[in-house]
Amino acid sequence: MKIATYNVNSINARLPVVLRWLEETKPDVVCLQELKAPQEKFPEQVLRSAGYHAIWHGQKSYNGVAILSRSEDIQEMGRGLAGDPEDVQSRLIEAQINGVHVVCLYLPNGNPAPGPKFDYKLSWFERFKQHTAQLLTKGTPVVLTGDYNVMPTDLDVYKPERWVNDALFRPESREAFHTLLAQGWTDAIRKLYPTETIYTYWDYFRDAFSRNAGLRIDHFLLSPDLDKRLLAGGVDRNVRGWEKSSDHAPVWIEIS
DNA sequence: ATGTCAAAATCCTTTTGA
Repeated sequence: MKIATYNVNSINARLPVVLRWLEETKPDVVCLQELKAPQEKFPEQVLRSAGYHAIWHGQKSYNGVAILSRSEDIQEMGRGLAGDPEDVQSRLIEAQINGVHVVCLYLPNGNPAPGPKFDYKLSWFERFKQHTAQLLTKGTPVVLTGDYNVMPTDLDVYKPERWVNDALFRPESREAFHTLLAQGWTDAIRKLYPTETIYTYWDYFRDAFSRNAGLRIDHFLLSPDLDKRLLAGGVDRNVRGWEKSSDHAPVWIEIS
């Protein structure tokens, strides 16, 4: 089973790129973030023609998440993050697919920090951890994947010293990520490539991609039983070089 | 401060978010 995550930065602006990537790499399950489309503007029919069943949680202008599945055995397990009735942002959707519980998330960016947006990021993280702790108690295989907007360590940033005051790399953000891992999750890509420089995002600015000035912020976290089934993983970095690309590249894992 | 995208209102140019 091949599971991928891709922050598309607008599903409709990215549709040709997404369709080509699906055709070339044929993932079984895809988690998408930053749809930037209201619920009714999601291209359900086009993706269905490409072979994917979809569930999605849209929002006007910003955010928005979706899960695609080649198998029709996809059952939605919820949308939105509990713990704050005021929070109406579409940043989480989850499904059970062929026995695997798939959580698709788009964690808040949090800039500028400090400030209310950074506070929202940290409180979202805390609410998310409450949810993931619950999921671990159920004993089913779980994958938490998406855009975490956090670089976990220095190895995940092209120039760590330049990012220490950024919401994606501040100590509070890294601490939140590491306490999440400490619940019992495995960072699948880092486990497969313990010492390699792996990036999943390159800024549109200043030729970041050609300079390889990247960040690793899109992650797969696996529950212990799913960790044992991890076979392979990687980043489709060539997609970042395509015309009209997102600023993120797709990331994928394969489990038995 | 800069630079590049995308969406939407301010509506063919500017503002906001990333």
